[in-house]
Amino acid sequence: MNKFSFDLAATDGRARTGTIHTPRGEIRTPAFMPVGTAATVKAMLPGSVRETGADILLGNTYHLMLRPTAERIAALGGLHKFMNWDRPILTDSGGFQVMSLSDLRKLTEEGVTFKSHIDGSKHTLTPERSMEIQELLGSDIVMCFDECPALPADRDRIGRSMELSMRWAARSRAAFGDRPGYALFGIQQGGLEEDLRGQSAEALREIGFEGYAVGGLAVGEGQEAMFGCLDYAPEQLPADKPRYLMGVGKPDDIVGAVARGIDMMDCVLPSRSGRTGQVFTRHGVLNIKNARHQNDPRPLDEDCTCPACRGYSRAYLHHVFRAQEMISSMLLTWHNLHYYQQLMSGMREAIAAGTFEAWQADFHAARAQRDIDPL
RNA sequence: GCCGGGGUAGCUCAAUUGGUUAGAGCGCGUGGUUGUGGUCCACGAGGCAGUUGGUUCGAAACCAUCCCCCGGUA
Repeated sequence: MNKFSFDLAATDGRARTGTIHTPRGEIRTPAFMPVGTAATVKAMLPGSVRETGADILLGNTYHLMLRPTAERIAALGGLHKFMNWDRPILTDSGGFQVMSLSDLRKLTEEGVTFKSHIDGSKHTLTPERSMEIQELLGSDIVMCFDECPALPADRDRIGRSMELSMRWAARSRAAFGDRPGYALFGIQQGGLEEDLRGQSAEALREIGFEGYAVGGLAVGEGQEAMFGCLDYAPEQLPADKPRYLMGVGKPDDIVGAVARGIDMMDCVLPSRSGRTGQVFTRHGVLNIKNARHQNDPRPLDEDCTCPACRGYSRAYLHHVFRAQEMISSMLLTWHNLHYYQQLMSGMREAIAAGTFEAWQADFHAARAQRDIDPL
């Protein structure tokens, strides 16, 4: 099969499970996509990321554009070969950096000019240039160039921003064209305003994309407000195409999003937290920095089968974290990614079996049962 | 032994030259981190000022004393 397609296998309530087919392999949904911004999932070998169960990784247009540059990656055979990952890659367009690096850029109708955080040099990203870079990288799923505004923001600002993103979506589509086997995803904006989200969805459907993202969430609004938005936003998007919630989230955010009809998610949390000592387990968050772990011989999670839990005590993981040894980032990142992928496969099975509601009850019950306290 | 410099938070050091409740960075303790600027941010604990005595309304600061550290020198 040499094309990009999405097969919906089952639904349970609003939750869905299925498969995205790409020439580079299948993506089982709901999918969690680890973030590999700079052509690496930090502290992990690609084979290890695959072992946790990941079907697809993220890369980033802005960061790779600055270093080592898209042209260099293309000359070296593309991003897959460059980073030794032969499965699908989704690249963010740089739209998120319009927000996260907001004091280093200037925004106009044409696009965004960034002042490099590395050497101060100027780089302009337009919808057209973002498409060009993502094609040079060889990205399987290309994201439209958008503006992701921080929340809270007033309705006027959100509306103007959304309209700009929709004009950029049309330009992105025109620049990308139609490339069999590759996908371009549109990104819905509109903040927490239902009607603006609806207008945005309408604009995207008119343009037509291989998948649709809910953008502009998890940017400061809180879980309750985000869920409120997800109660309508996914259903404003086409049901027969993948729905991608960008940048989310914590485990309970992910479960809530899947319950509301989301098929794909990405988040830096499991990998970044792996480097900052925050550990995700069935029973909630455990902070390996805490002094109370220094004599604890137990693994992070008795039932986890990841290398960190099979071979090492909390006391050891505490020690190597405090000593800033590299193995700390490696083991904790591995554990977190493994936990996230277990979460996803659990949800996929439950949705397929029609038992997702009971699965969610178990999920929340395990978190309420906090047996992560010291011995 | 003599000459010089120095002893302030666990560590490295400040303090407009005698004036309210002695500060910072790191470390320590605890949160936070959602399309990754290998981070960053927030809050907290921690001091009988080497010793003893003196001068003064008032001393980390001035004087004396002893103890310790560093450099030089015999």
